[in-house]
Amino acid sequence: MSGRRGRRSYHHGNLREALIDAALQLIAEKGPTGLTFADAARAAGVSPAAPYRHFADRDALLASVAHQGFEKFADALTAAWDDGQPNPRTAFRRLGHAYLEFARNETAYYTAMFEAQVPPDADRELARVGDRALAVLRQACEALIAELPEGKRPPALMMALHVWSMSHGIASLFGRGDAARRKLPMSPDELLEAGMLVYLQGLGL
Amino acid sequence: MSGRRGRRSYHHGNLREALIDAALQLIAEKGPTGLTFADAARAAGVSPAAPYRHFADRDALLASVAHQGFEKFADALTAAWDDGQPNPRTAFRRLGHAYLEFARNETAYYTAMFEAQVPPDADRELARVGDRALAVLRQACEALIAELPEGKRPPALMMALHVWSMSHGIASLFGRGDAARRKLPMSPDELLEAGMLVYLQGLGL
DNA sequence: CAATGATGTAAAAGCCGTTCACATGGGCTT
DNA sequence: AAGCCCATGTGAACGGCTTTTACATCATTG
Repeated sequence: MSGRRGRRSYHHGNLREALIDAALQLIAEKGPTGLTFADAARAAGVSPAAPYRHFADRDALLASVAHQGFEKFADALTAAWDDGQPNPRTAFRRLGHAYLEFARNETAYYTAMFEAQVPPDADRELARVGDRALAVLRQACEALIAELPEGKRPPALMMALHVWSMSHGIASLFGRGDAARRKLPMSPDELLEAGMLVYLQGLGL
Repeated sequence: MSGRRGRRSYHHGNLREALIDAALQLIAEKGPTGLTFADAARAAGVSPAAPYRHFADRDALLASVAHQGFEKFADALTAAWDDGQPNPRTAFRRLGHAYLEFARNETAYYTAMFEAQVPPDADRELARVGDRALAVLRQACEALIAELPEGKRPPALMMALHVWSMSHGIASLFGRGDAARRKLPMSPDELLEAGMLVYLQGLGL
């Protein structure tokens, strides 16, 4: 079990990814604070100094996890939106569920992305890949806004930020996989759906 | 400078509070992860082992900070709501601003409360004092709901959770004091106010 | 005034992050 | 095919942090 495939050689061959995987595992088990550079190295079967050949320091590893998380997140949202098929309303609802599902099932990624206080400049591409996720939300909002009469259209970015904020708020406060922070009379999914319904109603949709 | 008032005696006299204050300072400076038991002890002018007379471990200190934060938070929200004076709408808007203001100005408390992943059972009163804050939101929602015709009244708890989620989402994503995570075309306050306006509109208010 | 329990100290063990000099060997040049 | 070079991994070491344990100090109280 220690070192898959027996690590036949002095060089690992794929240490960078192995460390990120190990980090994910450890974050899932013990939270982002519990993530230890030494632990990750151990899980990958290398010495404690080896990770420094791939990451400047512990925070850089966390930033890489966050980076990868944002990519998967953007992919998941893009797939859920599916260009607004078969119609924007249905696709929008799918999008909301996908958001919470990601937060629930990919807790390690999600916490690395939003709650491990990774400085956005830790990875110089972090902000960009983060924007990709926001762009999906924004695109969805634009499609919905298009259904409104011209005089009553809100700014798409603002609407996207509202959607994101409520989604993140719910995910962050109630939507965690295992350690639910608070008992609720409804599921996070239901809460978000109801909230979005009211919000869209308020826009006139 | 080291040890205010010269620490005239072997015993500190007020170490517990001094440690919490030091923790706040350190969290504000270096984030909840940067908070170190040893640092807090140093700031209070005592040995690294002294804190253990007052807190089971480092996490217990963090939990106490969170606890105190929830109390101040609930107080701030209660004051802002001011029993709905002069009218629920005005008071509700004040409430929103107070929420973001707390997140902005009391960043150390806020992060300890919501982003330091303190397990809710770390302090056995934590959940209760957290509920006190929610209760204020709920009360405000009830006052607003009362303005609606009987057939169109949503559950107050659900509405409170929506309000909380959007507020927390905005505070968490954009509303930090110094290290703003993302550039916005509008202030967090404006974003929340606009979001709440749309939401209330959706409810029929 | 002396005992006692609460509070603080000193020292030590163990872990972690990080650095540095050194080892290894995969891949490119010739 | 031989040999060199550099990316990658190792081992040892330093300092800092957490936590425990035995001991020191002192405020209270009977």
